[in-house]
Amino acid sequence: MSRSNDSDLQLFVDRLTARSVLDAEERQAILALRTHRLDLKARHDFVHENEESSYCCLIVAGLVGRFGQLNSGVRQITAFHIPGDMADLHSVVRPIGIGGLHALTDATILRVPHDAIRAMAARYPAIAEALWRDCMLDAAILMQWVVNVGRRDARTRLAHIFCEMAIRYGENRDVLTEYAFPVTQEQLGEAAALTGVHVNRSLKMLRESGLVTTSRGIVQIHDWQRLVKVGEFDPAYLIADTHPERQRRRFGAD
Amino acid sequence: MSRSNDSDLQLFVDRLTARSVLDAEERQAILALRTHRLDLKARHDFVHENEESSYCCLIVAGLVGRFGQLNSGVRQITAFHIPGDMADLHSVVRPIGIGGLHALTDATILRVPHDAIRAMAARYPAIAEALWRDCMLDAAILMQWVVNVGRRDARTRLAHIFCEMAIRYGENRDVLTEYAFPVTQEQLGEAAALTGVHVNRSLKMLRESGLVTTSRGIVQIHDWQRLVKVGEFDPAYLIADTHPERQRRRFGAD
DNA sequence: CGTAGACTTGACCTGCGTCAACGTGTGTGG
DNA sequence: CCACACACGTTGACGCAGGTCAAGTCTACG
Repeated sequence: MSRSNDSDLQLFVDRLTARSVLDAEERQAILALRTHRLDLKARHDFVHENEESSYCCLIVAGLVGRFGQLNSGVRQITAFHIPGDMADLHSVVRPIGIGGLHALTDATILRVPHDAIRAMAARYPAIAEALWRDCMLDAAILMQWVVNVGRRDARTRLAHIFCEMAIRYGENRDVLTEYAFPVTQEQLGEAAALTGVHVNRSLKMLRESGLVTTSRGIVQIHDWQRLVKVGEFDPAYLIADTHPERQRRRFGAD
Repeated sequence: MSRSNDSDLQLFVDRLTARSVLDAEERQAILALRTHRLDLKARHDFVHENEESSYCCLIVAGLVGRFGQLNSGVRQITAFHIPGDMADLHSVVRPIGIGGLHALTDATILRVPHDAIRAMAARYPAIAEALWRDCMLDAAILMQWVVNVGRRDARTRLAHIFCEMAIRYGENRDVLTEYAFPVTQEQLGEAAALTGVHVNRSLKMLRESGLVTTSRGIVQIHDWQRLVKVGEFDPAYLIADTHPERQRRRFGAD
């Protein structure tokens, strides 16, 4: 088990503290976790559905998809995970997987053992709370995904995904109107529940109406306001709390 | 604020202890929570999307749907909640709603204040863990919902929903081959992302192939094995843990 | 410069949506 | 106890968004 690069776990601390209040000791406890750094080739599954694991995967670099699968082998991507995401944090309390994880690009992950996280969560209730909250942000995204896939047409679905990623790549603070999103149209289809062909046609419509262009894995948003409108996008579900100063640390706060 | 009927909170204790190990003191702490009992008429929203709340809702009786909504007002039901479910437990750590809650039938709920739950979770790490785990079971169902709505055809989707509810109404132990599921075909459509008309046609197919009949809110499964096959149903995602005795209580267990 | 994977486009097909009519069961008031 | 209403279920005719198949074209890379 290799020593982790400090800056790798710092990614996770940054993610948590953006959503929860942690004091110096708690942050230190996270940075002290044992980890194992791993480089993955694109197009490899590294967590399998319904397989028990004993560690979580922090995405350090690259793009990862969580997916479910039909008997036929057809896949549905249920979440995109970007650097800073602990892609299967849920497995700490429920070790059999919620779907598999697939490296959409070359990726680097940090494996963090469940037992170390559990020990930490038992000792620091504020960390347990922060982890739980992080999982709930993930669940909120998942709920939007159901609505997106279930009820919106192809153009709207894709616009919604581009909006979501613009906020998430902007660390939930800024809107990134240009970002690297290295998925193929086929993979976008697996996320949006469309075929690659239809993704292509829908992207063309978005391009021709001057909203977004996608080329060589770069998304360029030309008209954020209209894209938000077309995608019926409301960023509320991505926000941890409407009153951060008051509520980010809740256990025992009142 | 009325005194709760003891047996109401016992529902929640039973739910948690089916998935997590809690000792007598912890169970007692849950039973001692302040609550407020409330009767709801069918077809009323009682939690609104993106509205902050200060309590969670335990379903005591009736059937409740969690839903997201498009600008057009079209709804997508993202979860069914049955008695014993804490429908918006997530709001403890993230008080702005993940979607609204709608009473599909007359229902009775128990409101439990967030601050009481938070105080309890801070004091008893094992309870925090149990609550977090419960939320993750919910998230697992949600992920399946994405796959269901995104990738399966109408007949398969409905079969999958009937399988899921058969297990959940059977308390995740037995398969109930006959159960009350008082939704209209229109509402089933809101869950399965289909129109009422197409639900009707698909139910007809399921009926004519001798798998399920639905009538006046009663689901009768005539051939569980074949229904599982048609619905591509794998109950793994409903199970808290493959090794309950070893893993249900994890914080500090090792 | 060749090859393999991704993107693009056209022609055609189909599952589900839409619209509209009609059947059926249940509760309510006269 | 009837009648009437109203919500739900059922069925048919038809349209369309998106799927399927197939034939290129573009681009990165060895």
